Amino acid sequence: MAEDTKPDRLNGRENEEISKVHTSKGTEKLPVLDSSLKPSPSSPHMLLTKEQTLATTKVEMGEVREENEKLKSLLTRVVDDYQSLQTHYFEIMEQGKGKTVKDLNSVTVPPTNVEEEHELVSLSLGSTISSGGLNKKEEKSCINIKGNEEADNKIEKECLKLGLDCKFEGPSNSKGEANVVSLSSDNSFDDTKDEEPSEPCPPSKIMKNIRGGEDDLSQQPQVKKARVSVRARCDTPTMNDGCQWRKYGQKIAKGNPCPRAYYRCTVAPGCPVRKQVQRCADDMSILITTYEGTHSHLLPVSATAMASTTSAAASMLMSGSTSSRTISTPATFSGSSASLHGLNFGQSDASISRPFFLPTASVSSTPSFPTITLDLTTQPTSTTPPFAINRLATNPKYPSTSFNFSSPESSSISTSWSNSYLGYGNQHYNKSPLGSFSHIGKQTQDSILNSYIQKTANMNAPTTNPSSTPSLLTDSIAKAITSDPSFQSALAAAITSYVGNQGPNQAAQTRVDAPVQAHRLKWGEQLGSSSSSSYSATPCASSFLSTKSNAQNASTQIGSNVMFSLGFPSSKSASTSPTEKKDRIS
DNA sequence: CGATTTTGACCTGCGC
DNA sequence: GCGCAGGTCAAAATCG
Repeated sequence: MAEDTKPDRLNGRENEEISKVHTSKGTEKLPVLDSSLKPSPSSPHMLLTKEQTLATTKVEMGEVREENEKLKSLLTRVVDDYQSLQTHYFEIMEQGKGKTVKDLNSVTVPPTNVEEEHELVSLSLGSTISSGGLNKKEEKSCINIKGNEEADNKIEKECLKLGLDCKFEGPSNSKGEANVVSLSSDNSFDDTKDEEPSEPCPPSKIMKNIRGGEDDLSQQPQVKKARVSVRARCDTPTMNDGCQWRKYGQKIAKGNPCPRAYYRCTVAPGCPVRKQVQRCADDMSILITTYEGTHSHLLPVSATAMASTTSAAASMLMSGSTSSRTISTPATFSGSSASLHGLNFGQSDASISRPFFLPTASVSSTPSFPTITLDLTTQPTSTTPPFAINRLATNPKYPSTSFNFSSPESSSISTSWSNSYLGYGNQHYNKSPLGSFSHIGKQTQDSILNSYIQKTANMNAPTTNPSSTPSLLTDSIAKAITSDPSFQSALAAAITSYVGNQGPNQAAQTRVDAPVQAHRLKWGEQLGSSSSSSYSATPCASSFLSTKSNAQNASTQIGSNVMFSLGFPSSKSASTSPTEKKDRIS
């Protein structure tokens, strides 16, 4: 019901966006032209009026053309700026290793460019850019991330990643105007089945649309279809991610004796977010939760952490393209005190903001949707060496990306997603596909990212020994991340988004107010502690990543407890008082 | 009594 | 076109 209305809403938004691209003149006058050209046989003066209107029409058309030309040139400029900026960005990333954060910040984001980007480029989870039309081969080239500068450059040129969702029509594109830049604020309403039934490959479709001049929010489907799958050990039927869900179906999926449950977000009536929960056939203790869609409402504070995490992952998936790669990054999630060793799944109460750790890794994929998998299980990494970037044999159309954060040693993950889950859900998400990303201060994001890069620059190569020190783990993660720009941006976005989301109101509710969090964003903090005592201010992910410059010892990665603390406040916080939290944080 | 879960039927997409 | 599998619907059952 509510879902039925989505397409309409999307179309409406689409029209809005298109009208933005065109000048108001053009869009406003076109309808007039249409009406004037309508034959009206009944009128004896038809010929005369028709001539008149045609004359005026010509004039108007000329104006429209002019406008379009202007827009084209403007777009071209913007695209150039963007590309140069991105090139610069990657250069800095490469060179930045060893430089100071300050330097990075100063160089990275020229304010003016940022402004321009802000205006003309939309941020969204679904990001694919075709500058002139990429074919599938080209797409593949985007996917193949070689982890070197060359690859990065290639990526920036061809894919324009970094989570910026832009649809560009290359300047050379002959078809007019509309196809220029899609300022889609797409969101994640799921629905786009109707809109693009035949196009399995989002990027292709986008390109197709661009070329054809049909700016039809092809992004929608991407965002919509993007999924984030979380694998984690959990004894309870579902993991508590801070949202309210209602089960609407259950099905036995082929190849798995365990039924798959379908849940719908009930926090808000029309929320399109859904999740699938299924136990792993191989290991019944592993719960696979797949999230799809973006919340169309404010999320409970307790649900923002997971949201940020998953949105970041999704962002990476989409922006990074469809690259199917495996990033094995050992880490663990530290749980709170008494909470089980594992995730707080199933607890109805999002209690505390626990830092979460990233455990080992495994690869998973989904058949028909671009899926990113966050593997929080304890599977052995033997099959997927840390940082191995592989092209997985996944669905050709929607390669899935797996982030393996599992630690072989950790028998269970101590994470509490309870504080949040698909955090797409803050209101701004409604308007922006990127959800958290959209509202993130770019500078903040960049600075965090830069800091991270900076910090990680010193890290040594990861090692294979699983039992090790936090720093090693961090190194591994850092390396993995540094090798993937899109992930960097996604992660940074997730971190910053959280900070950004902490409006005055929310901040008050959270254990750590935004400003404090921001200040606490210290690199290299809180690593190495797997215990419940390790809490950090929100943006700790960055610290987690950056940590440890002690990487000097890098010899192992797995098993160390690295804090990836999002530090989200819980709405109910049954077990931890705000002060406690603050104390912990501090 | 309202909310949630269960469960069989139905719809849709995809491969053969 | 047919069958399969995934996903959704909605009435009935259950729960709090």
